[in-house]
Parts: sequence; C-alpha cells; structure tokens
Amino acid sequence: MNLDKRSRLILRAIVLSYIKNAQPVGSHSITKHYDFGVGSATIRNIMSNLEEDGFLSHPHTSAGRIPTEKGYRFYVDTLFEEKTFLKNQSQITLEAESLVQREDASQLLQDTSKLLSDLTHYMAIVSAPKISAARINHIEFVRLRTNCIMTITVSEAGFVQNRFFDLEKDISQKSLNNISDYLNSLCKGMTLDGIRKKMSHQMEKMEDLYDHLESETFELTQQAMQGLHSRDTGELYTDGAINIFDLPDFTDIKVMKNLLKAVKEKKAVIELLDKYIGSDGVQVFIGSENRFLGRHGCSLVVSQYKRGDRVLGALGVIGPTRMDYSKVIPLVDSTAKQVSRLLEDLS
Amino acid sequence: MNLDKRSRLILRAIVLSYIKNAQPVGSHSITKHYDFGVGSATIRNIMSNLEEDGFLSHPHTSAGRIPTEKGYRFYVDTLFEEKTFLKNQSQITLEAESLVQREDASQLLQDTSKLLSDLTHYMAIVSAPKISAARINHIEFVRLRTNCIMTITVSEAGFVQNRFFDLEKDISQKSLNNISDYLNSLCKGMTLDGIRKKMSHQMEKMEDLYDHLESETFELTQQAMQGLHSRDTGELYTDGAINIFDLPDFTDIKVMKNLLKAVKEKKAVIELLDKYIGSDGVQVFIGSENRFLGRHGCSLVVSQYKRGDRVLGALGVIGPTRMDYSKVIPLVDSTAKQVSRLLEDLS
DNA sequence: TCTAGCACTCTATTGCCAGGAGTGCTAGAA
DNA sequence: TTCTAGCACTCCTGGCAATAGAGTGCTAGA
Repeated sequence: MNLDKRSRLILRAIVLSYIKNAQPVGSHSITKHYDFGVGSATIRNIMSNLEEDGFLSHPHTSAGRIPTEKGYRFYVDTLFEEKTFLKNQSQITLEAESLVQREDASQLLQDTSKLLSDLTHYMAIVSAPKISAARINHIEFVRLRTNCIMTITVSEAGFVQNRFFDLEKDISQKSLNNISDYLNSLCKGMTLDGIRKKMSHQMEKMEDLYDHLESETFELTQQAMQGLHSRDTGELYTDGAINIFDLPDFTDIKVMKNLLKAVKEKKAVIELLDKYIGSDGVQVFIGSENRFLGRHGCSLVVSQYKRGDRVLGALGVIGPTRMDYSKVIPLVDSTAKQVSRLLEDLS
Repeated sequence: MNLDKRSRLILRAIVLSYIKNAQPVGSHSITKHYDFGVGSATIRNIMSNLEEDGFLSHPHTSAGRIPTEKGYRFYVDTLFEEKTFLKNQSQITLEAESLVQREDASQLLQDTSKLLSDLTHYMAIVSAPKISAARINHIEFVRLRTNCIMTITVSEAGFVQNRFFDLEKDISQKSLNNISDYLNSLCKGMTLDGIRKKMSHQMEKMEDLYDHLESETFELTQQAMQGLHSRDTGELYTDGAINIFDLPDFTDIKVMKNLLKAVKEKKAVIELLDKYIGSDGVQVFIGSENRFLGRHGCSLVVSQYKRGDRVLGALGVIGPTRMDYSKVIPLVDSTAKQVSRLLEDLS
C-alpha cells in the first residue's frame, strides 16, 4: 500500500482540484490541467488503485473521484513533511499582524476570531484562558446589596471576569476594600488557588490579631473565591458562523443548523479545543478523526497560544473537510504566534 | 372600503388559517373549517373584494389567497381592539414567571431572550440599558499597568460594565482607590453625567486643598468617565436565531443569511429597538412598516421594560410576517413586565 | 507498461401529460 | 337583491420517458 511517487502526485492533484472546485475530479480533467505525461486511461487505472487503497471514493459510477478523509490526511501530512506551507508563511504573517495591540484582552480574542474567519471564509473559534488557572494581577470585591457581592478579577494577561455571589452574611464595602487591598498587595502574580491557600494560612496565623468581624469577612470572601473556581467553565469567542452558508459542501440545511447550534451552545466546542491543548504547533483534525467534527462533517485546524511558557488557550478554524489546508495551516500558525506576542506585551 | 362584519370575520379566518398552516387559503377550505352559513362561491366573491381592497393577495390564478401586510395589520389591530390576547394573558404570564431572580442583570437579559425564543420559536432580541443614562450604584478604578486603567461601573439595576483607558500619565492604585471611595460615598444613585458635573464643581472648590498630584488624578479619571459616555453604543442580547431554519417562510437561503448577518452586526437591531422606546405597552411592526423589517420580510413585536419610571431598554420577538401574533403579543407584554419587576428587586 | 477506443452506467435536464386545486363567471333560485 | 350550483379555465405538481453528457471499466494492441 506504499504509494509510488506518481500515485502520490496524482492523489495530491485530485485533492487540490477538489478543494478548489468542490467537483468530483475525472481522469480527463487531470490530464487536461496537469502534465503527468500519461493519458487519461492510465490516470484511471491509478485512480482505481487509489480508491482500492481508500484514498478516494466514488459518488456513483459515472462520476469523478473525491478524496476520502484518508486522502485529505495524506495530503495534509505531505504538507507538513514538505513544509510546503512555510513558503506562504511570511505573507500570511503580514495579515495576522493587522491584529493591533489593545488594552482589552477579551477584545483581542474577539478580533482574532473575526480576523481568522474573514481571511479564511470559514468559521473561527478562540478559547479564552480559564481564570482559575491564571496569575492574578488585580482582584476586587464590590458590595452590590445586602448579602450580595461581586468579584472582579484581572489576570496578568489582561482578562477580566465579573462574578456575582450571594453570601450568608452581609459584608460592608469597607471590609471588602480591606480584603481587596490586602490581597492586591500580597498576592500579585499568584493563581486563585495560591491566593486561597495563602489566605487560609494567614488566617490560622492571625486568628488572634483579627477581630471576629474581620475573620468572618475573610471567610466569606474565600467562599466567593472558591465559587470562582467551581463555576469556571471557560469562554469561547467565535466568528464567521454564517460563512458556512456560502460553502457548497453544506447542502443539507439540517447539517448547517446542527453545526450552528453546537457552536452556539459553546460547550462541545470548548471541550474540543481543550482536548488538544498541550501539543505545540498547528494540529489538523479531519472529519471523523474526532467525534464532534465527524458528526458535523468538518475539519479543524488548531494551535495553542501562550504567554511566556504558560499555555492560555487555543484558536483555530472549523471548515469543511474540503478546507484549503495549505492556506489555513500557516494562517492559524502565525495568528497563534501573533496573539501570544500581543498578550506578552500586556503586563 | 369599510368592511362589514362578515368580511371582517372571513378575513380574520384567512389570516388565522395562513398563520397556522403557511398554505394559501382557498374558498373551499374556509367553508369546510368555519361555518359562516354560506357556500364557497360566496366566500370567493368576498375574497375577491378583500383582494381588491388590498387585504389579500394571490400568488397565481389557481392558488388560494394569502394575507398582505395590510391584512395582517387589520388582524393585529382587531386583536388590540378586542383585547383578544388578554384571554391568554394569565396563562402566558405563568411562563414568563420562570425567569427567576438572579444577581446578574446581564444574565437576566440573556435568559430573557432565551425564554422568549424558546417559547415562540422565533428570534428574540433584548436591548440592555446604556450605562451613560443609568444611575450608578458603584464605580471602581483599577490600574492595570503603566498609563492604563480600567473602570468598572455597576448601575442600580445591576448592570456591570468594564472599560479600558490609556491615560497620558500614570496613576497609582492608591490614588485611584481614593477617587473610587470618594465617588462611591458621595455619588450613589447619580448618573455618570451628574457625577462628572459634581466632580468639576468639587475641583473648583477644593483647588487649594488638594495637592497638585491629586487634582491631576481627578482630572484623568474624569477623562475616563468622559470616555465611558462617548463609547457607549449599547448592548444587545439575542437568541433563537437558528429558529428561522425551521420556518417555511424563509426558503431563500440568501434571505436567511442576510437576516442572521444583520442580527450579528447588532447595530441595525439596536437602532430598531431604540427607535420605538418611549411608547408604553406592546407595539407591533409588520414588514415594510419599518425599513429594516421590510428588507428582511419580518415582523417585530416589541415592548419596553423599566425600573421605576425610568425606561431601561426594549425586548421583543422578530418573526415572519406570518407570525402568531395572538400568542407573541401577550408573551412579550408579560415578559417585559416580569423583567421590570425583577430589576426592581435588584437594589 | 501504456493507451486508444468502445460499451456501459448513472445523472441531470427537458418536455410532456394527467390530476388536482382553486378561481371567475353566469344563470337561476330564494 | 343576494346567494349558490355548476362549469370552464388557469396554473401548479408529480410522474414518466427520452436525451445528452460525463465518466468509468475493460480489452486489445502498440
């Protein structure tokens, strides 16, 4: 089943042609557009072999061939082997550069998803870092009304989160200010978990020093911080969902609807991205290589972005299996790097 | 052109039937399902008159009649005149009651749009109040890094807004805390504009008391608050956009795409809602009675919600002109009231 | 090992026809 | 004067057959 050079080139030509035109590729059109120095009958023989090996499929007898997922996988792997996409890299990077620095990290991610979807005409997804894993730059408690407070956390990367909590007892804004000041002076750069541990530790030590009221405040705010942890499901930014209307791949309106619904629900997509956080560089998942993607007949090109050496989240593009990988892969790659660079500067 | 009672009843029957079945209504089906004591030929004559008067239209010679916008308008007006929808009111209100109290006002609006779209199977839109018009419950300034601060404003109704500002000079967190404390103690319940004026006033008075550094801080934070005003474009919560896939009214995929796009951009929809804020009670706009709706072939049922006697925003349902008005109108009405009630309690 | 040629298969399009739904009109009944 | 039964007419729809086109698979021969 190891393909000779000619078969590989022809397979590649078929994939390219199908990616471009979304039309089954016939032997004749190959001889017309590519010069392999052989006639269409030979191409037919080779196609037939490729089909037997599972790289191509056949909608019906008198139609051309279309790539199977295995065919796309072969094509993408050669892209990576030959580093073909690096050629486009510099030019694509330029486009990613158009992400300008902004104060608001969430806005940066939203704009990133817009950029990705605009440039690819597919759907873009960007997951935001979880606050529970982030290093905290600032934390603030605000009393909204009796027994109800709000926490505001700002991570070092510039992400802000507001959360609301009902408490068993009321706390004055003054006490909350004290706690805020205390935490901000001592706990900068720590994670929420670290801060919580430190608070417990301090409480034990200072039990006698603090009066009863203060220690109660301590405890309640710690409860709130505990809540921050448990409710931390992650955020997702997405754009370009309506692009799938323009794709000839989605003819069934039901399939489109299901995909839009899944992306709207966010949960499945966040899980999808979370799953592949951890490996460096761009990764490509084609159709049923992943359950979610298989169900909706799509592919995913994804890369993680970081700040320093901490991975913050992932960003990528969801498109049809017939996606233009040679264009999307370098774009996702350079966008991830650019986002990492911009988040680095926010400090 | 004044319709006699029988014509009115028949027109009403046609509208009801078309709303229910999305099929052109023939004279025969009217005689079958409704008992007007006349034969189908008579119905045909009356239909013909109704068409001449512009209430009905005719896809082609051998098809039944469908209501025109004027036909729907007539139907909706009779609903209001006869207060027919009040009958369903109490039952519908029950459904809107399922909006439970939550701490987070934004979440309440998001849930409201979900409730509206789930119950109607149309698209729901809810506009959030502008922070620049709101009474402020709490305001906080956080220093993010050199020359960059964040403002957090919490309105009395419970809406929170974070904004980021680059300043010409750096301010210490300590100075910001002073300003925050000062504003929160003196300015509770005022609007941003009121607070700004008060600050100017105070500055003049206290020029000598405050040292140079503090007055600079004063000025910079005031700049930020000015920025809060100018960038305040309003928020929009929406849900159920994908419901339009299930409607037989939208067969053209291009129309669907345009509508989804317009709702995603938000701006046009916010303007649409803003336009009709000010009049009490439910309002209905059918098709080309409004430019936006006409372009997308939809109708809008909308009502404003308030807190006390201050109007905060509007909520409504966008559906096809063939929308089930008799169900949607009372639902929008009672939901608006319910939201007003819940926001009242957040204090 | 490659290729030209031919028979074969399947799809998509077109035209046609019959059936059905619904109207419009008219003459006659109430 | 108003209503209605009946009939001719219009237009849509679905099914059927014929046709053209695209592409394959196979085979014999270079």
